[in-house]
Amino acid sequence: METRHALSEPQMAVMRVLWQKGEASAAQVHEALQTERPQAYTTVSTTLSRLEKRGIVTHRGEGRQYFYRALVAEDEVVRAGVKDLVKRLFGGDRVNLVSHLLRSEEMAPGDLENIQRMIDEARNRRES
Amino acid sequence: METRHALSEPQMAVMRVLWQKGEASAAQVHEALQTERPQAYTTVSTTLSRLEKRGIVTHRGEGRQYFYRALVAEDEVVRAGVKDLVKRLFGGDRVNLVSHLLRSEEMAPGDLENIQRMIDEARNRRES
DNA sequence: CCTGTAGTACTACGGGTGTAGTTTATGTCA
DNA sequence: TGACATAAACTACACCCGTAGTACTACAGG
Repeated sequence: METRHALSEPQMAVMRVLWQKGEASAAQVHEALQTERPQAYTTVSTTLSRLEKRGIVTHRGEGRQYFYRALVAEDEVVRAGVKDLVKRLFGGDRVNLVSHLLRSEEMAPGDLENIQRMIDEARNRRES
Repeated sequence: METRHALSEPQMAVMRVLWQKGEASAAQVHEALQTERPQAYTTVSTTLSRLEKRGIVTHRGEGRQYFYRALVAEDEVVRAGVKDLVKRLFGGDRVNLVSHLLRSEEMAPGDLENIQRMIDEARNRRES
């Protein structure tokens, strides 16, 4: 019943702009992406149309311009993405993912301490 | 220069069989998937061919049968998948992902304790 | 030897994606 | 008012995916 929220990286790039700006024309999105992701204007425009067709964004026409706005919260997309990954790669168990992350070599020194702090906070939250 | 290791769920299902069995014919993979994922035999076969084209699996012909074998380790695929997700959704910072996981409501009671244990182990590993 | 069977290869179709050129409508400035 | 700039819509194309039917090939059993 829920919308499919799995977005590709190019789509995410567009969404990030919308989330950050709140509302933006295709031209503004295009502009904002030029450094990180040089694309033709029409490409951005197409991406926005497709996202709209999927119900992820909507637009409001002001004069001749369209102003796009995200219909789903960033957090929602993130949740959906993580859920999908956990399902695909970790048998649906989030703890397995955490385990993988902790085991990976790519944890910078200090990360463990940060994580420790987060755990303490999570526990506190739970107790209250 | 590295192969694109992002696999969809149907593809992962096939790979899981190969990783588990080490080597398997298309028929065996098909057989193994019937309960969890009813598909036509030819579908499995097509999936295997495509995975082979991408260099993820290879086969060895024995008599008339093909025996497929994974060319990439499960761990490699998992790593690639997580890396991709972290890049797409968490600005490339793994700690952000952990933070998200700890913050999410979907942590069952007891999970925090398990994670705590893993952190302790990770710290011990680091010290040795 | 012939035929059924099993297994792979080939073909296909609908849908999504990345990417972008071309067309059309419209507002603006000289 | 007429040319130009701008923005959206339309069209296009190559590629991947899920899914599966059909065709071909070879082996085994009668």
